[in-house]
Amino acid sequence: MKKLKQQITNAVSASLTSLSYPEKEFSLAPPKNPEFGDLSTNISLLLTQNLKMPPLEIAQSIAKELNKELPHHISEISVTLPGFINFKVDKSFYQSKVKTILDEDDSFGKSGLGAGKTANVEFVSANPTGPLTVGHGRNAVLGDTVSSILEWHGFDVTREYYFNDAGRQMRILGQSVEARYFEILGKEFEFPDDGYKGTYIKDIAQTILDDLGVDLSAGDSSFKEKAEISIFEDIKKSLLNLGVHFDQFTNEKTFYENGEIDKLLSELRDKDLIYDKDGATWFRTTALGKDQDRVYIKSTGEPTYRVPDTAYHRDKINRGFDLIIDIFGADHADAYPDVLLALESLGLKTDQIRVLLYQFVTLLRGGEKIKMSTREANFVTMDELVNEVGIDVVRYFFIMRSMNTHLDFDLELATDQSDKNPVFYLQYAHARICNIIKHGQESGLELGDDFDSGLLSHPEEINLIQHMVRFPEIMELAFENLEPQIIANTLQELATRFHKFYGQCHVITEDRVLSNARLALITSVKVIMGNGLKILGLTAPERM
RNA sequence: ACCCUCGUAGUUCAAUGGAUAGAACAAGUGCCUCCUAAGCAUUAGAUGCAGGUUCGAUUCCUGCCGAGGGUACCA
Repeated sequence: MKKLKQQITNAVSASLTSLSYPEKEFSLAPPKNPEFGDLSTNISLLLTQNLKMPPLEIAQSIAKELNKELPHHISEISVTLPGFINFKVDKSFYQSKVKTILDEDDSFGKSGLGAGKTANVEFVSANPTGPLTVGHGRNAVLGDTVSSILEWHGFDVTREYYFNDAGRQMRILGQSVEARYFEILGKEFEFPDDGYKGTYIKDIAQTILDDLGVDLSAGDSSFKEKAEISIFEDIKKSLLNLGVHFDQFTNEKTFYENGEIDKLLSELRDKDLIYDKDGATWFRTTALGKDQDRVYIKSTGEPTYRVPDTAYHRDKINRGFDLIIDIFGADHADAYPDVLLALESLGLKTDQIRVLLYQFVTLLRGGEKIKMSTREANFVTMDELVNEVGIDVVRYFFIMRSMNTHLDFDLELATDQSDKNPVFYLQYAHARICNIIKHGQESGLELGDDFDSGLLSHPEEINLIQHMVRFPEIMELAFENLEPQIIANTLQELATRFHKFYGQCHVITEDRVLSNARLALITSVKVIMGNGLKILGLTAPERM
């Protein structure tokens, strides 16, 4: 399809030249209404200003020129109001594509854009202060799917989880566990004001009691350490439950221990980008075009998150990745530009870094907003959700929405409607195909190498193939935009066209030659649907 | 107050600056002697408000209204 479009583009350009019209970038895309043809260009609408002519007239002159020698696979050129030039692609072009898809199989639509390249995707990166919640779910599913998209295009991807077990949050976590420990023992305890109130804290305290006995004293480091280990195990388990695995966990502590943070600070100081004021150390962001300076080291001596974050990103750059992706929640929108600024001021190139911001999920229960807070223990865990509605429903729910939409997640609706989740629509198409193939086998029909694709001329058959040939371009688009949702949309459309085909055309019939051709067709649909579902981390069931 | 993101059908969401704004759920109506009715067909229903750019705006720009996030020596 890409080649065909290139040919048409060239042909249009050539006719512009012979008509002495100016060169201009123009679009060539399938029109919304298929009656107009398979591809349309807006070139004449764009030229109307330069030429001071009505667009329709321009279109007609170009079409006349193109008609002198029709581009390959083009059977008809028409002009419609207000001045689109439409191309009708020959059926045989589409018919021949079934074989292409079957031949390329798992590779159909792979661009190779990332061949020989490496990518790092950092996501989730939640500190181990509590269970993985629905809030983290969007991050996890997005990051995992973006990683899969990169892998599809040939990248060698490292899925990475960055965490910090040394900061304030973790200190309070330890204090919370300690308080519960003494509470269980009936001793005096003081629960921190901003402590973690979840019941999992009590569970951890109980475990510590069981394992280490009753003699721990206040301030024992076991409280925090045990809590961290236990919670991290839970998080990892929840991630696996969601179908997400990580290749690497990186601890913020590393950059204190290996001296990278000191190095970073002294380099910035040498460039006069750091100064001391009010007992704190400041990063001179105003010198780099921002409207206020930022604290780098608090008066307590503790660096703010920006410092290790910058060291961490320098580390990722030094590891030589061709592409570095961060999946952040909207609350980071203001923070990451400072990290990039610091890196750039150190002379590092940051073009390969792409930050994907996703908007928060608003949790609702029966229309009522739930304010999520790990500390206040107002959260719904991913495990609860996955156990209730299943991994495919959860993943698809997050994938089918654009990451910059503020989405509402009503728990009641989610569970009530989980059996109506559109993910089943895709999976059902896949299962239906598998069933037809099985049915064919039972009646002695097996897809061979030679089938007559010329028999695939029913409108629904052509309609189906017309959509399939766009798959490679759509996968490229998903890569450029790093939006999994694009894939969800295209599979949705593929399933629709398949179901319509199914309603109109019987595959296994008395007519063996036709059956064979249709078997080839649906197998090619299965290839694309299967690949698409796999990229999205969804199962492709053989029966439902 | 300022910055970022968003505002589309009753609800949850789609729509490379293009032609008649698409789905799903909810509401109404049809279709299983036929490869799975988790499907198909069909009715009704929407671009927050006001301007601007453009041949053409849901999309780009300005203002207003509304939601979420940020403007922390929290991450």
